[in-house]
Amino acid sequence: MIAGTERTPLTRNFFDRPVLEVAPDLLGRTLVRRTDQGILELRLTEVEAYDGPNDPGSHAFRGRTPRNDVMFGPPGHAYVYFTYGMWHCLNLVCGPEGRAAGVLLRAGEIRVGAELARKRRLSARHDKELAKGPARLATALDVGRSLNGTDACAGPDAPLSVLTGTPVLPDLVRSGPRTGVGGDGAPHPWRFWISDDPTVSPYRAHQPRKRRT
DNA sequence: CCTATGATGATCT
DNA sequence: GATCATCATAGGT
Repeated sequence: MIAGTERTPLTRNFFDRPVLEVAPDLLGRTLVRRTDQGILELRLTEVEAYDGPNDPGSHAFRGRTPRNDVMFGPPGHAYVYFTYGMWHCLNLVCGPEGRAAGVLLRAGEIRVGAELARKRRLSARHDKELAKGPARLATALDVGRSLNGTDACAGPDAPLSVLTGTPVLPDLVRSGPRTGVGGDGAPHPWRFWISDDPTVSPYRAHQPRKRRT
């Protein structure tokens, strides 16, 4: 790596690769979130890959809709969706454009701005839980639908970016089935995390919901 | 530590 | 009407 580039945002060509290459390459890197309140930085420890219309687990599996439109656009943009009536989740679109692949950012360690994150995550009993799970990560970083479509490669002042930093050593990357994904998408070992990291979320298998009256 | 369950609403069929 | 890339809480071990 060229000296002095560690805090340079990743550029679009980083994301314009197959999602299964990009996802593990994000582990250990720093996600930067700039808000009116201040700056937060998070070291990514857990991600999941979703491979567009080829992937039964992907929101894009049944084609382009208003919700998943951003996934079909250029790589390096944020895809933020609202789920379970309460939560947001943050993804980064991967290439090539039109494939609708993306990486769900599932967990990380807050390294800068923990005081801001604690205010948004009042139920967290330890700092390790501030961003332990995709909706917790989005809440801690104040990521909502207003950031859907944001370009995360827009430069050092963008509301979202990922620094080049140094990815975690490949020996420390683990992979396994994706959390909460069932059906034909379940077997893919497309969840990636850093071995033994205390901020990684617990695995939960897909549970078919019971009928409600 | 663990498992079970309710909350809450956008999205798609 | 069913599903959902989830979380907080309650209560058992």
